[in-house]
Amino acid sequence: MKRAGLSREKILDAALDLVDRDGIAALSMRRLGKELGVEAMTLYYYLPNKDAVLDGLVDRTLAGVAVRPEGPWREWARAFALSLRAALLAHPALLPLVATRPVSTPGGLETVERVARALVAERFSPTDALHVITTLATFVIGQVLAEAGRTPGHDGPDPEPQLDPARHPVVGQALAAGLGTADDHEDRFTYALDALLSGLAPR
Amino acid sequence: MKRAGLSREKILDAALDLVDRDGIAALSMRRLGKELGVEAMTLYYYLPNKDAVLDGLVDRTLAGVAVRPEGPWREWARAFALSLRAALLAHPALLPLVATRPVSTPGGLETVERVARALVAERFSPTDALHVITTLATFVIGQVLAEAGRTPGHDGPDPEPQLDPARHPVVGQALAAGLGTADDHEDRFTYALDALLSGLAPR
DNA sequence: CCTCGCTCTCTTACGGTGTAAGACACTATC
DNA sequence: GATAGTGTCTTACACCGTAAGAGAGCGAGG
Repeated sequence: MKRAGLSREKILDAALDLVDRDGIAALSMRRLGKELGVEAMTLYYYLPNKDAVLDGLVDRTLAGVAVRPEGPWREWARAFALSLRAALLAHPALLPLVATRPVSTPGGLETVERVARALVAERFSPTDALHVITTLATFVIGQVLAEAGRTPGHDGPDPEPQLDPARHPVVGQALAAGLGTADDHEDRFTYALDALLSGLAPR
Repeated sequence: MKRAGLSREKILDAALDLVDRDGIAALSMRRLGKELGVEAMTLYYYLPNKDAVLDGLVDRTLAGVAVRPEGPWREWARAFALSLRAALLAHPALLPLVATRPVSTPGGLETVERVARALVAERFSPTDALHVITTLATFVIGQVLAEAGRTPGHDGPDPEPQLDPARHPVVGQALAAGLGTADDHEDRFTYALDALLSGLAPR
């Protein structure tokens, strides 16, 4: 019974590997333990429960988002949104988690706080700042969810399995035209992002 | 062994009740069966598997969204977004499902197709129309997710459990100021929605 | 009336899940 | 070498989704 030299960080590393490789559904405590050469219950010495693993993964993702509030706020907010998008696209299997769990972990809160501070410096009220962040973040998450769900390398089955072109001609036509390359996605993303940003302002 | 007089619809009714009452996590086939006075396996006569139950719930939600494409497109698109928001708020427990599952069920597709057709009539290309719909839908879902997660009547624990006001002053200040009434939420929603809509146009 | 066949429901079973409780082994310190 | 953590494993429980098949109930045809 040699010691495995585990740590919270190593466990999260392995969890992220596992999720990237086989998807979220494959992440179970037993499977994660096996990945680390350890029984499932051992993990509970480092983490209180499975939710803590998931929170840890989300937190890492959010903590890695760049926040550089210099210059006109719309410009760095745009960069922030792009950075968030990149962070999410790096581990698309985590998207359902990020989309669903409210931000309450240290890394996520830290990122939020930094953006909020900078927005308040731009004459947003704290409440409005939070709302702008929520709007931006959910916008980005939604876009990436849609993009990652319809991009090559997707887990599930074809995007629209039971699509009858007679009944849904426009949708069928759009899908038949293809959904575009990664560049197309980024292009559409920035287009909609700018649309949104240009309409937001301190009130 | 009396017959229970079940049907797909009745099962989905009960599932929706259950989810509204006890949250998504409480929805299991056994529990749903018990709710209907029936063993779990009986449900498999009407639905192929649990995913079909979830899809059915999402489909109902999406099918009930009003699409009335008359007048200037930004106006009816705005109404569509508001209708979607209302449909989502009616069953907030379904949000994680709606946010996560790609639209592939008949009711959802029907709604998408109707909006897409109307947008194409406004000189959007089919691809762009789909993108506008995606953008609108994910925007609404994201907003409602944020709103429902921070509104009284929420399942989980307090929104920001481990918030240290010294470390996160702005976030703390905003939360201390309160998140507002339902009207405040709708106000912020329409504000951001208009910001987004005013920036979108056929290209 | 019976009986056939279809529709519906239940029973049993399998392999998976998260995790509580506690026993045990290893290791660093005295 | 004995002791006291620290780390790991074993066992167990209650749950999950669902495959396979047995069996009940019921309407139709004889």
